[in-house]
Amino acid sequence: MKNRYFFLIDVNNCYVSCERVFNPKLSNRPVIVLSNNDGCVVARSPEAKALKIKMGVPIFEIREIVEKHKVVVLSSNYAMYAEMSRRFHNILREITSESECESYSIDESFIEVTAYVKNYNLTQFAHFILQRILMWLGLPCCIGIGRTKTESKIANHIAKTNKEFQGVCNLIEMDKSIKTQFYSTIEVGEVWGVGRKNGKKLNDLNIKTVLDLVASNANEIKKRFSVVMARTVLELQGISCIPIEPCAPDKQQIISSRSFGQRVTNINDLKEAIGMHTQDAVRRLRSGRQLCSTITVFAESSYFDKRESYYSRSIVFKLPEASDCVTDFVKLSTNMINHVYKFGVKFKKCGVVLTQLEPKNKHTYDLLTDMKIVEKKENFMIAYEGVHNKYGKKKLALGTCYLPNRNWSMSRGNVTRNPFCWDELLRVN
DNA sequence: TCTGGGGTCCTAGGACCC
DNA sequence: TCTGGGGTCCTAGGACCC
Repeated sequence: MKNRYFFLIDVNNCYVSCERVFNPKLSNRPVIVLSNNDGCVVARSPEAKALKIKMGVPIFEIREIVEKHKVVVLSSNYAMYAEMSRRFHNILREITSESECESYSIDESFIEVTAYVKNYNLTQFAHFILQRILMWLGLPCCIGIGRTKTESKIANHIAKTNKEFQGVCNLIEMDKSIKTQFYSTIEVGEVWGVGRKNGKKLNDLNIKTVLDLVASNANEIKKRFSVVMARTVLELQGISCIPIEPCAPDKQQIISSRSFGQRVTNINDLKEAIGMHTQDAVRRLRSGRQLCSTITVFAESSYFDKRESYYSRSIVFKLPEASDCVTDFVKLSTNMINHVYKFGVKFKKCGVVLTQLEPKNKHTYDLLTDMKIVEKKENFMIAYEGVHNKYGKKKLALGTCYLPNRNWSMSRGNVTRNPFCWDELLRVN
């Protein structure tokens, strides 16, 4: 089997590094960036990490540290980070090629460098990339080099946590005894794809370090965990199972949700928020040239508030045929929220989820506009007329609705249990 | 008092059909 | 009405990632 080689390149402390590009005074100082509504810490400079500020902690828990050490606290600026990210990925694609490059996240990219091995020294090549990103964009990065994506992730972790590597760790050329040394000190939970829960479960099986995991049997792991974990083991053993995906695959769901700065109790405020989320979600749907046929609307109270009981409801609506019409979705979702709302609940968060997405076909019509209920029996069967299929032909379609308490369902035209106020939900015209 | 947002994949189990 | 297996579709929930 042909050997394959991968880079994982990522921006160090991405959001803080982006902020530092535009405000050099932030250099060499402890800096943190907060999530929406300035709730949690989502990025930390090395100086802030040294103060033991953990990822994801709520800001109010670290007030003392912030004041004592004069930590610079910034609200997040996602528009700016997204633009920096775009440039970061563009530079990488210019240096290599479209087909070898996978933009994995806002600050990470996998590159398959198998074709470069003949003519390049991979470590030198990696240093060249780091220098270019730093010079052209001002962002400091690290690169891990391995035979698989998972191995390059581990290599990147080593590069980040050991300064002597100067940003590049090449596990392929590393002396075996040194590699063993590193692997024996890295906890299994650090491995890409393992996570906290499974890390603990592995510990119970006496698999505590990366070294233990590499030595484990993939088949055994598959039995006890899943195919995902088995793949991770194989990848660590140098067998590449996860390919580079140069083109981002079509989305399977689109979520737009946000916490409220203050609790919301009024239905109209909730409607306004849901309307905004729906517009945002459908805009993203259209930009991906997709259609959606199922929309979920949800709202909940604060999970952390011990004084009130936690309230969370959602409602799903299946459209007779996929659509990307903003106004129809907004009408639908602001109607649906009526059934999620409960008087007296202090809502903390709400949002919409679009699922059952499909690529947009130019022959598909906007459907909801001429939808009409043609049948509404006591047994709750319902149909719509005026619905066109993608070839432009008229057909009769069935609508489906589920209520969150699950005492209502309809499938293939058979409706069971509990009546429900259709007029309220379906008043889309 | 104050606790992010947006994704993916896998599995188990129920409903339903033949 | 009972018996039963195989298959599909759907959903909820849990794990993971950034």
